[in-house]
Amino acid sequence: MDYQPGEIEEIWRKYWVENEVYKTLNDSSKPKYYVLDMFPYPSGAGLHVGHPLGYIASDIFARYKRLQGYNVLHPMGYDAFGLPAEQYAIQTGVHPSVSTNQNINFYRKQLDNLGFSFDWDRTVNTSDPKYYKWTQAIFLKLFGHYYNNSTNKAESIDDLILVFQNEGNINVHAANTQDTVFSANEWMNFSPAQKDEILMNYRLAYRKVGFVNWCEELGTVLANDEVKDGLSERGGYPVVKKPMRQWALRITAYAERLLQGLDSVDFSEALKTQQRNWIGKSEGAKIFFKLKDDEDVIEVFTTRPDTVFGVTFMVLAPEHELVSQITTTEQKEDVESYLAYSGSRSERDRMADVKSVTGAFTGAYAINPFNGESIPVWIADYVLIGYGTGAIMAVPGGDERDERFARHFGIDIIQVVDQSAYKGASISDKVGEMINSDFLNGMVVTEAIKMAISKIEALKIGQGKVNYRLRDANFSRQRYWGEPFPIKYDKDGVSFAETDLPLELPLLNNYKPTSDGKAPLARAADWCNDGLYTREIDTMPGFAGSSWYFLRYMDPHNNSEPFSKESVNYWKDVDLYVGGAEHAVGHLMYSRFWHKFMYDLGMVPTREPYKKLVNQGMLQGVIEFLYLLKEKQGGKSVFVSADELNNYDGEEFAHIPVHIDYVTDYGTENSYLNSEGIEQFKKWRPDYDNALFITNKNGQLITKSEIGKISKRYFNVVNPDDVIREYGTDCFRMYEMFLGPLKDSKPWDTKGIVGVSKFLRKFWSLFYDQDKKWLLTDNNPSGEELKILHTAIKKVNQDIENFSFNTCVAHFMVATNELKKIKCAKINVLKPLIILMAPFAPFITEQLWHDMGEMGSVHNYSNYPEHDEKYLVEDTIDYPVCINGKKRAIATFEINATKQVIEEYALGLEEIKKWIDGRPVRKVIIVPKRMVNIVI
RNA sequence: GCCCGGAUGGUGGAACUGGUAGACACGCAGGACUUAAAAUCCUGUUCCCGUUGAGGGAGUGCGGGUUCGAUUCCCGCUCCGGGCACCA
Repeated sequence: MDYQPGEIEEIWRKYWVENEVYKTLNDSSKPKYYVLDMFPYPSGAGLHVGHPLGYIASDIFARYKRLQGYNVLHPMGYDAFGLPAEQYAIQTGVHPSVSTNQNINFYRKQLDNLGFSFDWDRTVNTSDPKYYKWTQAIFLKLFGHYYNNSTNKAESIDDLILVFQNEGNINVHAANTQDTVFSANEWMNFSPAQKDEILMNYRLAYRKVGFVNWCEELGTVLANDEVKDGLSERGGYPVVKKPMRQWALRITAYAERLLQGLDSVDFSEALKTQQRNWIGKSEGAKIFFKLKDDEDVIEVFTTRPDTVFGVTFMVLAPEHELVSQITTTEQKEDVESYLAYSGSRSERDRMADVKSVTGAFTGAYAINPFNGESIPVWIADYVLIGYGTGAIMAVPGGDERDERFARHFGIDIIQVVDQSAYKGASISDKVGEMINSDFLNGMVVTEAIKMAISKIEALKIGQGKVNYRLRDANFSRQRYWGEPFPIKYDKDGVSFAETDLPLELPLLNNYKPTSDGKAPLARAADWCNDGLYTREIDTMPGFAGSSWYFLRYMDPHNNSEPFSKESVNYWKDVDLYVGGAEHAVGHLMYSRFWHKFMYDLGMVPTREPYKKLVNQGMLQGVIEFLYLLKEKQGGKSVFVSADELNNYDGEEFAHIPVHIDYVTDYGTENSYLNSEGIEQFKKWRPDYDNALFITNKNGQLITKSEIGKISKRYFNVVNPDDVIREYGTDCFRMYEMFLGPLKDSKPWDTKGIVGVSKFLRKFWSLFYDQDKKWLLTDNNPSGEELKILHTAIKKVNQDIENFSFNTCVAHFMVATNELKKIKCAKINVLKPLIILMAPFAPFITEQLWHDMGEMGSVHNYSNYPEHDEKYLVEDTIDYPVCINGKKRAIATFEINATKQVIEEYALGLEEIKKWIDGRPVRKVIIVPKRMVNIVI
């Protein structure tokens, strides 16, 4: 007997292509279901075993939904703009589109190997001008709209201009960057450049000078979520704050809707919390503090306006615009040296040391509007220019950081909240009773906050305000390999939309920034300047193309619009989105924002793009290290077996990663290099050709195993193609699912795969006997067989609905073992189910199962078997009987089906009573499970 | 520091809304087949005591609690993983 997955799978692959089995149509009477994967960036390294994890899960679900009679959209594409292709181009001169296309072809080959049911006819590539034409078009829509806070939606900037012409901006309630009031008359007299500047304050895609994350090494600006610990996420280079003129998207206009929308979607609570924190809504008030010797006022935001009587100083961020203006001559030196100090501190330094207290006194005083007290104004970098107003009223009696600051610099501290009645409460808990606070005295905090705000508003010194931590998204990159902005400027710098789309990237032969620090596109001189206009030379960031790609799949070949109304009205939104949790605040926020914008424009019918999101965990790898003595001995490198290290007390060792192929029993405690492995290692690393290897008494060089990333630099990459060659696609897919719960991170370990391989062979042997004779018959299945089938249907159903694919595999194994036990040879009852997990498993057979009759129906996806409770009949079930909590005996009852269990218990009660031997029964508790409880 | 998760055999992991803990698989041990090995198949496998056969006791990170009954619920810890981090 012989199960040859390779042959079988090849036949099916061909069949799928020739018959366009997975082609999905937009017009169907069936209900729609949209299963989406996060599309990959096609890197040069190809796929490793970790990548397909989520794709396999979503593929199972897509197949499941097809069998249930849905018209399923299940596409795949490529997020193809990005830094690696550009860096590769800088190194090799190969144009990014060339290397990207090579990588895409390689990815496609690998993906095809995995048996997915993608409709490849719908694939997208974000770097294809046919695609980014529409990314640019949507950008222009953002550019051409502003956010009207009165109607709570995006509206045309042309309408806003009309308002300006008629009445200025006095009545305009719009999301904007800067408040400057002007009249209709003033508007009419502004120059085109001034108008352009003002409109930029309102546009949803706009230009502004702001502090950005500048990475010198990469020569570009990075988004906040591309910076980790003050270093660039890609490459790990230092990132500094730098003022630059940049494009940005006004995502803050949608902050409240992005927050509210979370209540209507099915994401994990953890992920929703992450997004909520990122949006960071806080309610409070803005208050204006007059300065003692200056016309200007300091605007602060606080969540605790009730503590205003406890303000003993104010702090401005070092970058605050008033700093130089208000600093007195005596304090000038202090302030300037502090500015020099804080300016020299990188983001990273500041984060590394949050404990140390630094700051400088400006010499200026502000006036507390509530009690007229003079309060000193300081600067310190614990106040951030990017949050709130970049200035705070400091209440050392309440806020921990303010208190540290006050103690350090000897500033007064006034207690204003009495929390003695609330044990363990912190000031942020907003509990306690107001003291030392004039008219607020005796109030509880929540009440005092309300009272303070109404007083502030009555005095016209501020107002209640909701503040968000969310920042506008920086949308400029000084790179080549991204979407060019369809924007041009006239000689006065007035911006115009470029409507002839796509605006294609010009060809370059050098992709580096210019010597004077301009973005690479500046090298295409003709492209940048046509005599009348100059072009924008920044390009869009990676999240541009990925913010709407799922909509393009609905109508991928449309040349006149990004997607047709009919297609989006049919497919509507993504029912299931599967991908990694690392995109929790980046891609997911941006695409939700774009979607809401498009909803405002009537382009899409739903408020949210993704109904349900499932995060798959990371597949980790095993990293194997050798111990290398840091100091050579006698001019030779020395490797020491892990169990011989105690002979080298006081010596220091380096950890040298070794290719896992050379290691015996890799991933276990006792993994080691044998003599052959050592030879392979030497051949692989000729620099260690004459090294000494101190092995243990068994001649083994024990290695150190760690769980970590799968990565080329740890030499632990396992290519799915290799696994598939050995075990087949079905086996690979099932094993990946069998490894553990989808959302958990877990290490890849090839060893266990033989269990799944055995299962598939066993399953195969339900079709054939030892002489490879066909066993399947058309006879009706027996009751016993039907019971196994319907139990399996029930379990598998539940498993898939719960995304519990590891138990799903287990339940297939149970069913197969049972069928094997009863030597079921009449019909392969698992046939319709198994293709969910193992799409090739219906196995090629005698005349293709009567010339595709049987198999055809399976692949037409129209017959998911309903589970039928009546086949699960039990003859008798033994129930333990519990008396006063002590298990006493087994009573046997006949039951029919789960729903009737309780009645059956009732019937059996007389039996129990008899059995209890005449003792009075006080209470009988019937649990519709397994136990009968009797209290005497 | 704050916010989320999590802890079950030698290993990965099951256990529905509280109801026979350890499904399924790996590994290991023994056996069958074989001249032999590999492959395959069968049996056993939570731990401890006992063992011819039984049988008994303990047990889901630790300490308490609720309950006839707790891996599951509550309180207090320990450890591990992930995310955020001077957010006023």
